Amino acid sequence: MTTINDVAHAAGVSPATVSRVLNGGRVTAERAERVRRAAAELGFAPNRVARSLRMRRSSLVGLIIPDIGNPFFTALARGVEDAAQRTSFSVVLCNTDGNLDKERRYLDIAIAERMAGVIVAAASRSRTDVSALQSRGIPVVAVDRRPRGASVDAVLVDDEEGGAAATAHLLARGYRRVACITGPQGTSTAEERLAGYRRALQEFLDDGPGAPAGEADLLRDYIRHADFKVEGGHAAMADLLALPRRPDAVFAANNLMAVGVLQAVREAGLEPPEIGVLSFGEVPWAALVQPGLTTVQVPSYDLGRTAAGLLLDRIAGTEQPLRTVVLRSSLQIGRTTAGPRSGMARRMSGKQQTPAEDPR
Amino acid sequence: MTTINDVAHAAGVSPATVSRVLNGGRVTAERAERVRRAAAELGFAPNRVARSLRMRRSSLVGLIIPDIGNPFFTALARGVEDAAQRTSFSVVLCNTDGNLDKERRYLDIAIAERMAGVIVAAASRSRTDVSALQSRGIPVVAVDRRPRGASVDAVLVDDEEGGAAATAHLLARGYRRVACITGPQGTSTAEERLAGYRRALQEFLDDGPGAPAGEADLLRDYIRHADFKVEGGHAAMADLLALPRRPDAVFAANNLMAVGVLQAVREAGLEPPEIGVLSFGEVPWAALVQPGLTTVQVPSYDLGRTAAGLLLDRIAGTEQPLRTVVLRSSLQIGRTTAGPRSGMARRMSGKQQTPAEDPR
DNA sequence: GTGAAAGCGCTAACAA
DNA sequence: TTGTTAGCGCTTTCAC
Repeated sequence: MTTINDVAHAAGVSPATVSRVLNGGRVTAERAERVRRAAAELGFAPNRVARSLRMRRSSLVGLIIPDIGNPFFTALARGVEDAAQRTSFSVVLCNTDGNLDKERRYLDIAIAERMAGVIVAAASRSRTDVSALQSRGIPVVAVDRRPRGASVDAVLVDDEEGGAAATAHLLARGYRRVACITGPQGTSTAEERLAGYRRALQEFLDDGPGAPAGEADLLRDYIRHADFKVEGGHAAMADLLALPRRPDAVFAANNLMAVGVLQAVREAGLEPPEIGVLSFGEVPWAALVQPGLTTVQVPSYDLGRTAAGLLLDRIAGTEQPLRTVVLRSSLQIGRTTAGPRSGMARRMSGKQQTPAEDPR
Repeated sequence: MTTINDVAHAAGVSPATVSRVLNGGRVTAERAERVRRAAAELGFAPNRVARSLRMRRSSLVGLIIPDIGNPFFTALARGVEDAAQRTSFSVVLCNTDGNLDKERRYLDIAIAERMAGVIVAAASRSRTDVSALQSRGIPVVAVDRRPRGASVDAVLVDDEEGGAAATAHLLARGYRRVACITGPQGTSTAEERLAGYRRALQEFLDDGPGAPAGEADLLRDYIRHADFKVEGGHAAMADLLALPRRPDAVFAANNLMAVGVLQAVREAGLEPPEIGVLSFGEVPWAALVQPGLTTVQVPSYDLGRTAAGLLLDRIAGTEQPLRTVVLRSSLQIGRTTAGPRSGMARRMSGKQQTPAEDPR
């Protein structure tokens, strides 16, 4: 394996000069050229391991995500990738499957490999611990989910707002028994989307034209916690549909659960918008699955790009106060939330229950 | 940052002894215990970079795949992960988007980082070049796709067999104008699945009950090359459906293109099995998209697990001849290929054209 | 079984 | 601008 010394020897210069040529130090054009030629002839490939040891930091950046099968995270990963592409850092992608042990293992590796920084979508809000990285001076940026208490830069989505907008939309379209299937307790996204749902319901009850007595209590029965996966969404929806007074609309707090919901809805012989269905986050191949699915659009790619930007800033060492960037979601209205009576009957009698509304 | 020397000092032993404790050398129990306690107290985390430099090889294994958005490859990645999990090696996942430049960049990084080995699903059969790795002694295993001419271990699927079985199945079910949408020219999977398609058609024409004149030529017009993506499959299918004599069945040579095909079929107002649709590789959430999609099942997870196994063998240095492992696919028959006249009419008149058949 | 010492390949401080 | 030198933190002879 040829080293920088071999190249130096071949070019008749010192190793330091070769290093300078490689890393943009000041070297006279003539010598630089000689070095480059020698390097090319010898097929020299700099040893990044040695470089990392010397610099006490590698040129690897870790990206830790909970579900590589979720298109949301793959889009996010692409965003990180593309941002890193223009730098000398390389991204290594780590999938935890939402498993805290796997996550811990990857965080340990990040330390052991002296990675330059880590972007993490935490498996758990309270139990993901990045303090070991921080105490060793490895910059950490949280994406999508914010670990509780950790003082890290973060790039988040306006989950609560998005959840509220989604729920308000369903209510505005005339649905009255609106259910919410949210994610596991202890993830910030699940909690905040649910909080948005609750807030929108409350506001509706407060402002609205006097709801029937007991309605508020009833609504509480329409909340389910699932696992952010297709199967969980399916089970939760089947459960909801088995209720004596089943919901007439559902807000699925992530994309995969929305797929499960649609599945359950179809199995029950129902067809949106007879029952309202709304997803938080784009559903892959949604057009085929369910044309016109109403969706809270989440800027997953930008989430990744922005997180990478913050991380690279930190790695560069720019002294900065802690930053939290919140990216805005936007409601894309489709046909699956047209209203409970928006079928044939509605089309014949004209619009009756779609009040003007602000799609945020 | 605490080092092995700090630990040695605290435990009153030499750095060499600490290293032995960490890596399973022979040390008396008493001293080993002292070392371990000191390490824990100091929060010592071994520096893998230094270790890699000294060992002239890192404990990272690269996995290079062309499409992180394709569930086939994410399943494969999980297989690799799980196999590596039980060793001291960590997997770094690299997504090339089928782009040769990106792929080259990742291969360069694998060299520069002195990775212990690389598993690669090549972006191109002829233009992906892993010789630089090999000449530097980095073991390479090809998975799913075999780079042409490269002498590497490989784990493949019986693509040609699978393609033939798929096509034979369609013919056996009574479809006569069977189209094939395959992948980009220059990927082994696309070429071999197409070859299987051709072989099955030929065998049918040879053995079968004399096809109408010109049939063989006609069939040639039913082949399309697309990009292994949803959009490509959609466009190709739309194109086929616009033919004056359009196909009555289609074999999509990968899962994502099958999604696009189903989309185009639906847009054309058709409904399988009126038109036969068959996918090579599982379609994500297929149950929802199209219940009962006939599929050539590909053992993606096992592909990854097996590839990791071969790679780890090589890394261990076991002297071995070059190995190619071919995993078998299996046809899972669903409703989308029940036969061109298998709708209402058929159900009433009893089975007419489903000869006995071997689902491999 | 244990320690001293050398060295993996690079970068950076310093001196020239 | 250039070369000399030291050292990043570990593993591994080799001698004891």
